[in-house]
Order: sequence, then structure tokens, then C-alpha cells
Amino acid sequence: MRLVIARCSVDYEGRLKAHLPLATRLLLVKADGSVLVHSDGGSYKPLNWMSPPATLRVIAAEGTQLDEGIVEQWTVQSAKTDDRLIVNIYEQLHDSSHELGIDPGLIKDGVEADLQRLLAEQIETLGPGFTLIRREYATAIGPVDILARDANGGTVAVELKRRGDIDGVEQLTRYLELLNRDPLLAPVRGVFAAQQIKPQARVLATDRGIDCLTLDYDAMRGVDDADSRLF
Amino acid sequence: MRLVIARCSVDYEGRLKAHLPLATRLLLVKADGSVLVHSDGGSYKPLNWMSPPATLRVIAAEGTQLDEGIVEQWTVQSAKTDDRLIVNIYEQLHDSSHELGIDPGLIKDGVEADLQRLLAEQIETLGPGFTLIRREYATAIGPVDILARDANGGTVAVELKRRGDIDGVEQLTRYLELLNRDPLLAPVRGVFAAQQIKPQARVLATDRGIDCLTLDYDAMRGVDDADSRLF
DNA sequence: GAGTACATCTCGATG
DNA sequence: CATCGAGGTGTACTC
Repeated sequence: MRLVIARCSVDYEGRLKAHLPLATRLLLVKADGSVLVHSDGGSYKPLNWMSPPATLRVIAAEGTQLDEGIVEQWTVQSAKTDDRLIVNIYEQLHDSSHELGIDPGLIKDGVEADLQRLLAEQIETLGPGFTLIRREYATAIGPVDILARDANGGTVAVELKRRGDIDGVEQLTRYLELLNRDPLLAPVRGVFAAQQIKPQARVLATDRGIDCLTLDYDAMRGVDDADSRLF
Repeated sequence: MRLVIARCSVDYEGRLKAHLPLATRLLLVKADGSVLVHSDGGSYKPLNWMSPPATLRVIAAEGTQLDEGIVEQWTVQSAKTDDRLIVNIYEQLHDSSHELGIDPGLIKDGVEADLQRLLAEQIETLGPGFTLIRREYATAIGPVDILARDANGGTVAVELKRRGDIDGVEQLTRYLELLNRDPLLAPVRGVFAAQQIKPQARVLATDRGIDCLTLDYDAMRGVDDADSRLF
């Protein structure tokens, strides 16, 4: 990894064009040839970048470039597409390289998959007498998060989200439409379950006869821990 | 901006929990208190991070931490939420600080807005005899990208995407449903226009009587340039 | 490799 | 403030 602080201007050409006027920025060159251009604020997204795999070619400035104050030009070329990032460097204020090695990677807990596992284990959260048919029930248009049976033996399709948005209701609607064509399953009703359900999504779901269920991940994890302690 | 290369482990707790085992990484501390943890590969997304505004508190290790080899612990606390990032530093291999100033920001060209402008100017791309009613036609549930009239005087709603996905078809379907309730406009038919249309999106659109149109941005830009040269 | 859905999505516009 | 839609989305997973 190479870290350069420089006064520079940056141009990107590829899926779109983008230009960064002259200013002082961090240029981060990774081992795979990718380059990130960061300012001293904003979120984790760089101002501009080149995704790996890419190759960095550095050439000394000459002619009119020198007259404009450019000392060096970087061309970062994507190996797979014809995307290009061109960095004109006017002054280098810092330059250091470091060996980092391969990263073991991130371990996550609390994503949708965890929520799904917990809800499947605690299926009666949906209502008394509910039983799990299966998680990730496969259909032609994608997997239904949870398929269950209610106390009356009716089939219930559950769409699970961390944040319940209109998109999720649309997704569940498509699944329900398909599932209800299957005479062995029909009638199938829907439950839209999320940690937080947006008002518009709730209105749309209710309008389509889909039940909404707000989930408390911490409480469900608490039950899970309590269960684990019993065995 | 502060750049630190360190052997460290990182833990995030907030909307979810995430853990990074001990390894050598870049820690980037921005002026607004945000912190990015980068490895020497992958894309522009950090392994872990804290969004601004945030405050960084550094404390020297003590007791059992020292026994484990930790020399310093960073606590990055979000100012707005209770999200926290904890970095245990085992060894600092580099540490430098730099004044960058405020960045003038990015200038873009070629995003959906440009595509929309071009299609509005070249409305006969939709078919001979088409005329533009207006761009960004406002409805209660959001703006329709382009509203046009076909050769027979029928109203046509166009949903425009760079990448045509199922979401876009759903969006257009909602607009069509609403527009067709307006007796002054009905019947309104739909056109789903994108640089690339995914097969499933095409199937769904066709199933709903929505026409699909694949756009060639470069060709349209070429026409635009040619037009410009004429006047 | 293509397609699909999730994301601590981020980011901007808009009401 | 929330909502909605775009993104050079990235990323993981399935087929």
C-alpha cells in the first residue's frame, strides 16, 4: 500500500465522466492496483477511485504540463474495462509505502441472515401455533425468506428485512402471486417482517392484505441466548 | 487527516456487530472525526469504518490489555447515534498527519439526468410521430421520468434507467396505475427504457404490457453532438 | 460468468 | 426531518 498526499487534479472517464479540480488530497494505491482519492471529510466513499484489477502508470510531466505546474501524471487503467483515472500531480507532500499482507476479513453479526435464523427458531413470534415449513423456500423468481404454516394449517410466506421499505412489499407481492398459483400451497398469505417498517410500506402492505410485523432483534437474540443456556 | 499503519483488531457495534481479527491495516482519521479501516485490497469500501460526525478517544493500554500485547485502544464514538468502533492497536508502523483543507468537490457528466435530457431531445427514438409532453412529470407518488404522446395521440409514460432491473418495472407499474386513474390522460401505456435491460425485468414488463427499449447512450450523445454542430 | 438480493449501503434532491 | 431514487454502487451467493 502506497500513501501519497498531493496537490492534484483528477479526471475519470468510463461509465461516466467526472472531474476533480486542483486541491490537496490523499492518493491511496493498493496492492491490486486500485486507487482511492480521499478528501479530509465525507464518508467512506472516495471522491474518485479505480476499482481493481487495475494498473498504475506514472510518467514525468513535460512540455505544456510543466508550464501548468504539473510534475507527474498518473494513469490508472482498469484491467477489465476501458475505465481510466488520470491524476495530475502538482506537488507531492508525502509519499510512503507499506507491506500489509492479506486481511483475514470481516466477521458480521446481525445481518438479515441472522434475523432470519432467529425468526425461524422463534417461529411463534408470528403467532401461536405457527410451524416452520422451511427457510429460503425456492421459487422460480427467487427464494422466499420463510415459509410457515399457521394454526389453521394455512400457508404463510414471510419476507424479512432489516428496514421495511416499499421494495420489500413488492418483492413479497411477487412471491405471493406465484405461490398462489400452486394448488398445493394456495391460499398463501403474506407477512412482512422487519426491525423497522416505513409508513408507506405499511400502507401498501395493508392495502394488499399483507400483515406487518415489527421485530425486536435484541429481544430475539436474548431469547436465543436464554435457550442456549438451557442446553 | 491522520494516517496510521498498525497491527490491530477492530470491533464495531451499532446497527450490527462486526469484528476484524488482528492484522496489519491502514487507519485513516479524517478531520470530521470519521475513521476508515482499509486493507491492501478490495474495492473502495473500507473493511470497517465510522461515519462523521464522530470523536476519537485514544487511551493507553493497561492491565490485561498489555499482557495481550495491546499498546493503545481507540474508541470512535458517533456523535449522532450510539454506534461505536473500537480499535485495539498492537503495534504502530507508521503515523503521519496532514493538512488538506476543504475539497472543491466532484463534477459529473453522463448520469441518468443526461440520458433523460438526450431522450427528451430525441423523443422519436421511442417511435415515429412521438412528441414530448414533459420531463419529470409530477405525480403524488413521485415524478414520471418522461411523459410523451404517440403518433395516435395516446399518452406514454417512460421510465428511464441506466440499468433496467425489476425495481424499475415495479416503479413504472405504480406510475401507470396512478396515471390511468386520471380520465384526462387514460389510457396511458408504459415504456421501460434503459441502456441494459435484465431478462427478468423484460419478462415482467412484457407480462404487464409494458414495452422495452434499449438505449445506446454513445449513439444518442453522437446525435446530440451532430445536432450541436448544425447550429 | 450472469443474475439476484443485501448493505452499518452512501449520496443527493425534494417536500 | 423523512422519503425516494440513483449509484462508476460493492459484495456475497446461487445457478
